[in-house]
Amino acid sequence: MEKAYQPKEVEDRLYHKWEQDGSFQGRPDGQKPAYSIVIPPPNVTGVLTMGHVLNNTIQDILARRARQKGHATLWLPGTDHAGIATQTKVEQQLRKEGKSKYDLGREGFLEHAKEWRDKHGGIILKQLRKLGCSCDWERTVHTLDEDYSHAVLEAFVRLFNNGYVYRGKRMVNWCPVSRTALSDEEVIMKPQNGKLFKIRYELTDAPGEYLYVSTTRPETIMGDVALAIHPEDERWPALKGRKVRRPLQTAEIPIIADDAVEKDFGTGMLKITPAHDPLDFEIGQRHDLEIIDVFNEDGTLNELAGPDFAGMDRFEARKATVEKLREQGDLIDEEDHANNVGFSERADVPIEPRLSEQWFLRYPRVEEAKRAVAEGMIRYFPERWTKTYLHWLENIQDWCISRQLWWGHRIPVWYRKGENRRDPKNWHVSVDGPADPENWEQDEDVLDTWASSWLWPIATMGWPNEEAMKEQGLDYFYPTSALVTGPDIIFFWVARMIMAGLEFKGEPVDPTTTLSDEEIRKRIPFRDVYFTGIIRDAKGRKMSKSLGNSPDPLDLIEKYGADGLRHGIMSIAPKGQDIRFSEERIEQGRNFCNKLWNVSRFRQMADEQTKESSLDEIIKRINPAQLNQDDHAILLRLVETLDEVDRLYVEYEFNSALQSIYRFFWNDLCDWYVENSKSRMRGGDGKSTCLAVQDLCLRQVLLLLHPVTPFITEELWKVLGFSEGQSIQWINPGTGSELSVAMKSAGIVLDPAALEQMLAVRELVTSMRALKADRNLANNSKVEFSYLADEDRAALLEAHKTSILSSVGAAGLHRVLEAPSGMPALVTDFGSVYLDLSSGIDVEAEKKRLAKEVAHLEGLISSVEKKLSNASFTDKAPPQVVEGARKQLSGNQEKLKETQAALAALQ
RNA sequence: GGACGGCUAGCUCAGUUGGUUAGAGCGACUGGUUUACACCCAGUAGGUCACAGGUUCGAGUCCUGUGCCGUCCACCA
Repeated sequence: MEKAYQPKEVEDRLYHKWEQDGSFQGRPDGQKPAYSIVIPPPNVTGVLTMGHVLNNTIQDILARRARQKGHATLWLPGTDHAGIATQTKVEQQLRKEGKSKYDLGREGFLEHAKEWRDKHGGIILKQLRKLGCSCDWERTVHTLDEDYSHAVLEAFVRLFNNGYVYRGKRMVNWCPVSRTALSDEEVIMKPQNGKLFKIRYELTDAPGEYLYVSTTRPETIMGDVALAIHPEDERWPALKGRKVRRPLQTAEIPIIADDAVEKDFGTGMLKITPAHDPLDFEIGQRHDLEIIDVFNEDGTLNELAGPDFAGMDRFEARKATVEKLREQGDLIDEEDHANNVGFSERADVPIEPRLSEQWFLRYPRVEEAKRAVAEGMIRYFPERWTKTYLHWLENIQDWCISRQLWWGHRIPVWYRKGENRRDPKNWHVSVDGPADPENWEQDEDVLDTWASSWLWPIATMGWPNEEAMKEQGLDYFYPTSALVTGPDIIFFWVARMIMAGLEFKGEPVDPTTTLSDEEIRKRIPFRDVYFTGIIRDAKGRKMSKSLGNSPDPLDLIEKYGADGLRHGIMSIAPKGQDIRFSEERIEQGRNFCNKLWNVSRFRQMADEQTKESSLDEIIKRINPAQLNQDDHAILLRLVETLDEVDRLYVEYEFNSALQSIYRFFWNDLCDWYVENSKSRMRGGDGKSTCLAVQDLCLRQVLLLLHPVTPFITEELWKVLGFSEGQSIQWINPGTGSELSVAMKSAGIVLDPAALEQMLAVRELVTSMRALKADRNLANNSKVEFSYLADEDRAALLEAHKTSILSSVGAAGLHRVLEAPSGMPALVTDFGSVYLDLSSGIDVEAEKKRLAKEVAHLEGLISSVEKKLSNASFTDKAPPQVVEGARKQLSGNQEKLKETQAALAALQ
């Protein structure tokens, strides 16, 4: 074995072997319970980020743990076509070549985009393999695959037939760069520092009299069709019905009253531009106002804006209109103004509210989706996200699902050529299209990407094809066991998947039918949802490409190994809390692997051969008669740890589980048990039992760790001879109680007192080491100690003497019956220990130290005494608490006595 | 404007239903290669648990309020 663990070779070799053995294959197996996870499909052309590392490590842990526990496990991978993101990239690249998508035409562009995807796509799936992800790669799905696309269209058609889908001219969020509509969820509100312009509008029946309006968007004035006031605003009693002159593209427009106007904002008067503001649009509807759209789809102004501004970009036009108004004397004032502006998530430019003809979806199964989560049929971890989820569902708005893009699932609606598209009589809606295609033309738009990925849990398993569903085990694996994702897509994806599952899984149901709880349980796409935190950099900023603060996970794997990275990231990922990334933690992950490697190496070096041995055989090698207190203690801790980790995994408390394993493995096993075993291994009867105990502990640690660090545990599993030809992937770590039963039947009954005794001995050893260290004595300098203790404790101490001497680095430990004079001392639960120094010590320093200790103990004692003399405490507190206080008091009183004695001995 | 989360050692965080003397890792400092590991071992220092009230025999933990940081939601031009 190498001196240090070398992950690279091991990882490549084992991953290859696992794949070859078909270890990751997820197939229905009637003999086993099912466990399934569908991956949140990353963008097909994306690369691995730290967020993916966290997310997928968790999924891998769940999948691997399920395999160990004997489930037929499916972790289904795949990618998303990422409509806008991908199309934007492809267009950018075309632009570099001096071309546009229109040069290629729709067919040509799609061809080109596919080539581009195939060339740059799928990198992330390779990277996931490097991370060790145990996905069933044979089942990889892409949202533009033929079968998947079919499912997407089928869903659309069904929703249409049930009246959930409608077409309408409505206000949408328009991205002038991508030139498409967006859903509300794709709009990011950002605070902006803009200007508020005060503009005057002249009353046409009273020349020279003006009304004043504040606006942030003077470039839309040409689209004004009215001025509005609040009906109860007493400042303007007689304005309604009169008219004003629009200062740009001059025209007469009416003054109306509408209670949507805020009296207290600005001048209390609002200009109404129905084409360019959602609120204005609503008011316009109420008052039957004209709609004048002065913008083109790319955000430039059109001819309706007038010759002065037509063709200008909207931001340029803002400046130009202000200038013009200033010239005309209509600009009264401008002041700084902070407001929120919606930005396009992808293109990062302000969106335009725009009136356009789009397809909308009224969400199906909203009430059932609420119930599913509110009543715990789907459980959220951490639970608090249920509130966010329910709040969104309670205020849910219809979903604009059409996108003016080419890259995606084309909407399966055809219009009769030459006829009015608005009239549903001229529509054909089906998956396969009309029988006489020559008379029809298909809708040009595609569906929102999320309107395909919301089907992910069912469409990746064959839906809606009966045969495929059977073959792929939809009914076997569905509902999936857990979903692991970020809370940032709770609306985009999680909520929508729940509604899609409720609507589509199982027999179709009428829109007016409400699903029963039983039916909901069958239809929900997952039982548990684990929301990860967001990975931030050391300064707490979100990791992003533009900031360049995100390390490349592949570099980290290169440096620390995949296991090191996985261990590191999991150890800092508390449930649902954001995560401060620090490379040091990854380093610790690597160090942990190295420690595991080295203690195994140490075990290998013991002359006793490790042969292939099962759990039963290891237990058989333990001779109950040879077990000492250390053996009892470590085995008790092992049993405890097995149970604790089992519970923590169930509760998705990964970092706590790791911490628990760490404590057992590093502090108890390596630092204490293995160190102590060194003296036993020099000879004596206990050696083979001691090695067997080591084997048992190591074996269980490997099993517990395997989901987190799959590579090194598989490697050591074989090296240490636990495998018997079988991969660690299929071995159940079992619980502590199960292990206890197995040991009991081999005659091993653990002494529950051993743990406490071990801790007491450790405390004594620590004190002895501290006595040495305080005087700068080297660890290995052989010094003499004396101790003062009662009969019981002395007996225990004598029993552990050999290991104490070797742990401390001492030559002797002698019992004395009274405090020896002139020696530095420490008082422990075990009694007092004195360091025998032939040379003189710094008596004053010792006195000071002991006096400080006396004062500390006196403080403790008086506070407990006070508590105990308080009748309401002794009456009301539970007996074990009172008993604990008494015990503490007597313990401390004894310690105080001994410390005082040690102090006196120095005088 | 509303909702949620965070505030515990220099740093990053544990602390389960209130209950002995609030913990870990890193960093700092001191010392160390005895049959694994310097990616290691031993030891030391370091905390008014954000603040103010309240409930209780007892509060880091429960309640009320305040402050700061963060996230999400919301049509104030």
